[in-house]
Amino acid sequence: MISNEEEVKRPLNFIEEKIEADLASGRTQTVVTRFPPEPNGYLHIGHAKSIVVNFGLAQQYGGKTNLRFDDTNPEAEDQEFVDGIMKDVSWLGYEWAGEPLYASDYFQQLYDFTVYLMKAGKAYVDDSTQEEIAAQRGIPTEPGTESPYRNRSVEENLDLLERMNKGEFEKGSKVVRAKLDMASPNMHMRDPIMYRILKAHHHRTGDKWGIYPMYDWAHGQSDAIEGISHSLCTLEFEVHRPLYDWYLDQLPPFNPRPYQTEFSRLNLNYMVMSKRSLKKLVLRGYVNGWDDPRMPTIAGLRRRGYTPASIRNFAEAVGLTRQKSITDMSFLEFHIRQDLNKTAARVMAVIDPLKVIVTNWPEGKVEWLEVENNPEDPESGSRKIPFSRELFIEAEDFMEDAPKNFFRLSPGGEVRLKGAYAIQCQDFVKDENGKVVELHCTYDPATKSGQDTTGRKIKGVLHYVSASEAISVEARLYERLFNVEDPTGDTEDAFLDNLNPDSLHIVQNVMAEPSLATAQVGDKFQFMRKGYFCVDPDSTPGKLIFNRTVTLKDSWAKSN
RNA sequence: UGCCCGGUCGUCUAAAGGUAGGACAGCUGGUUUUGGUCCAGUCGGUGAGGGUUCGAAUCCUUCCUGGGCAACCA
Repeated sequence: MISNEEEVKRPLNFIEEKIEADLASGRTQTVVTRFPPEPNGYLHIGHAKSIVVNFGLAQQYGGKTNLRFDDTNPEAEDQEFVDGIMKDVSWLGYEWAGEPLYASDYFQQLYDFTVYLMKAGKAYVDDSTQEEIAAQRGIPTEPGTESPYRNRSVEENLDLLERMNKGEFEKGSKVVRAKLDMASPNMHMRDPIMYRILKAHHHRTGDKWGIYPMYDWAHGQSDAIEGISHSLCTLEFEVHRPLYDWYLDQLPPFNPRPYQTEFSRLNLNYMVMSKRSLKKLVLRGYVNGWDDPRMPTIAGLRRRGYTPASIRNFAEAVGLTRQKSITDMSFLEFHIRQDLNKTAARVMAVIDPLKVIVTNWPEGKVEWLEVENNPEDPESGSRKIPFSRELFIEAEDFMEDAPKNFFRLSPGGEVRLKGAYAIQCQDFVKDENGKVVELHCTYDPATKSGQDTTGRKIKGVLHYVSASEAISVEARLYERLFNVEDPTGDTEDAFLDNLNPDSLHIVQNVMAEPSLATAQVGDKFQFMRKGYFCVDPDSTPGKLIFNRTVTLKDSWAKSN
């Protein structure tokens, strides 16, 4: 069903193979997947992979995908996150089937199933304390022991269940457990907890429920109720699979019967990805919120200037396997450059301005030169930029004592100003600290861009702005948030020691060409020779703020 | 040291007993009015041993090694 003829043939990944086998065998008629976030935080690039996998696979096989909030823990969850998650999924370009769904929609069915299991003698109410239950569970290398409450009568269990739900008992005083096998080598099978008493207010069901289901009890049954054909999750749920199957085995059959398949989660080097860690960065103020452009959250990437297509392409290119992996940040950067190279308009902005006086250019004269907007996109047209006697170039583009392979400006040297004329440096002025503060150059009228009659080959091409027309903007330059490949350490907070103290540089008085004055929040540009930038929402009518999404590849900088 | 899963270029990922290939990163060079893009080339890998086979990344076996599991979190 990969119907696009132009699509290059790609070998199937292991989940596609399963799906095709299931379709062929009749195990399932249509592919129904789900994306099941817990609304207790913001989505990150790792979730983006899961979104692309779930929505992408369903799309590919003509099926559908549910968005289901796994809202079984009211103590951690909040409507704010529900809204944020829906925004992010939509922004990535996916449409879920029908309305958003919630595990809490199934609380009644789950409760009825529990009654069913209790009547079958497969679930019981346990009065043990949290500590006692932990002790009963034993350790992985040794079997556990059975709870003294394990063999309560069906009647007593049903009565207690009802009263737990009514709120008659204190939080933590009782739980509902499945009656499985305390000697199982799989810890998750040692009479897992199905329900706990929680007095918290639920963001959707309010105070209706006194007990809340645990993940294992809620998840598989929610899948089954929704008719999910393929329940895809990450590797850490692998040991839960026997329990997922066991619950389904105890209940009347579902058709289709969902089954769980695990794949490896996405990790990036120089980044942390756990929700806990990200939350800590936000709460303790190491970054400026969930949408800080240094964050790997969808919201952060969006604000940074990443496009939905670049994230989708990245997620697809990373692939789908069961091997633990840490993907190179440069792979993500490759995909945003690839997208923006084709779509972002080129403009000129000087981040660290150095004044240039064109001594043989008439005082007060301004010439408007036509330059193309994007050489990669013939449809993008052109615009006019001003040239005058006083210009700014990038300070790093001038060197007093330049090595032979420095193609830029140096005393006596000549460069082309992009889209304008060639200039030659005649003289330069230093301040009292020895810093070069002004260049005196002459231009050659015969070298006008597009009409150069000199036949001279000029290697260096610089970006520039005309001083009188330039607008002053702010640029926020981002470096990696962490300065080691794997920031996670041995302790919970160890990653904080690996924070890069220079991950954000705010630069004022960046001199930008006047066409930028009308830029809107979210607009994306290539600042020629400097990188891709987008307009930050912090911008005000009087002051534009640009986030650097990613630098251009720079083989000169690299070799120095 | 119980159970489960995994080990292919630096990274990610193909090869379903038959030439170990691609992408990213790196390095060379060419084109270029962005030291960008584009193009060409190049470097570089099956964790180890044994076995089966005409032939093994793939099957068997021993070992080595990485990860997950002992929340009333998901």
